[in-house]
Amino acid sequence: MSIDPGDLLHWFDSCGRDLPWRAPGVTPWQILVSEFMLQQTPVSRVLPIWPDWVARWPTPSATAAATPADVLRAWGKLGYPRRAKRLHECAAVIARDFDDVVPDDVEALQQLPGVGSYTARAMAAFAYRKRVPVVDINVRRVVARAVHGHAEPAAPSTKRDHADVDALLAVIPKADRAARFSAALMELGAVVCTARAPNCAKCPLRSCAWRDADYPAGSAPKRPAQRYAGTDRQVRGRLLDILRDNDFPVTKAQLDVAWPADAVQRERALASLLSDGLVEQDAGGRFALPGQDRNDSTASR
DNA sequence: AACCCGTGGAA
DNA sequence: TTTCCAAGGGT
Repeated sequence: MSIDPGDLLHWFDSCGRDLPWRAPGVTPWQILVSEFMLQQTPVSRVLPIWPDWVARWPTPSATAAATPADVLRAWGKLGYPRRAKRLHECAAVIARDFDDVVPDDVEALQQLPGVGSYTARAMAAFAYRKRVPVVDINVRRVVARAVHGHAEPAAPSTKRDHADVDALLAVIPKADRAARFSAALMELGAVVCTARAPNCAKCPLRSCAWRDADYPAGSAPKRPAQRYAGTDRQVRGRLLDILRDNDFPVTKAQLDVAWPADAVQRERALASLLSDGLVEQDAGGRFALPGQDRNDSTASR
């Protein structure tokens, strides 16, 4: 079972979302910023942040010139602040080693901080119109259903996943059209062939192995979902909340109120933030986001 | 391979 | 209320 490129591309032309990072004139760097923000994060939460971000820091060198503190504050509560740190590091590498131009080669892209297999391929396809498989959870789900007839994707296998999508791209004559097909495949998984309640009535595909098999349910006994409440991740979030809100270094006591009940966990979370380079400690023992001003002229001495 | 890393909306 | 899920990456 395969997917007719015409079915999908026609649908994408008429029904694809007008996301701002898809607009004409958006640079590869600005697209890369969107890809960092979209890692494990819904489009709806990136939409309010991305335009301001790329207006403020339109190039890798402009981004690299900012402090980590500035970047972490602009990132706000987008989640996984390590992504913001890596985006900043990525900007510095591109400015220093690539003449301020995002590379167009998958291998080079994947060497960049915070850029893995998905993001490297997304850049090659979406920014540089290359014929490369772009495999995210949406693509894996659409392929699992339309091609293999399964409700849910099997465990990720880079080799097999890429081979599946390569087969779909191979029948498309032009590379730039194949790249657009890659975007359309993701879009279908994001808005029609969704995880929870797929809207098959709106599906543009005329062939679907899952439909032909009468929509068999997934048989996947998943492991229990990761909790959030009470985890180190929540504690880290609380600590960073305080640091983002303070323009000058704070005392240990000011941080302690973030998680008063469990000092051991609190110390562990703070140590991990320091280790990740998301927090730094000055000579006086106070804590701050990295690179921010240390002198508070309003402080008593 | 399995686990860690944020956050918030929807069911 | 709890659970699931969202354009992943690093170790």
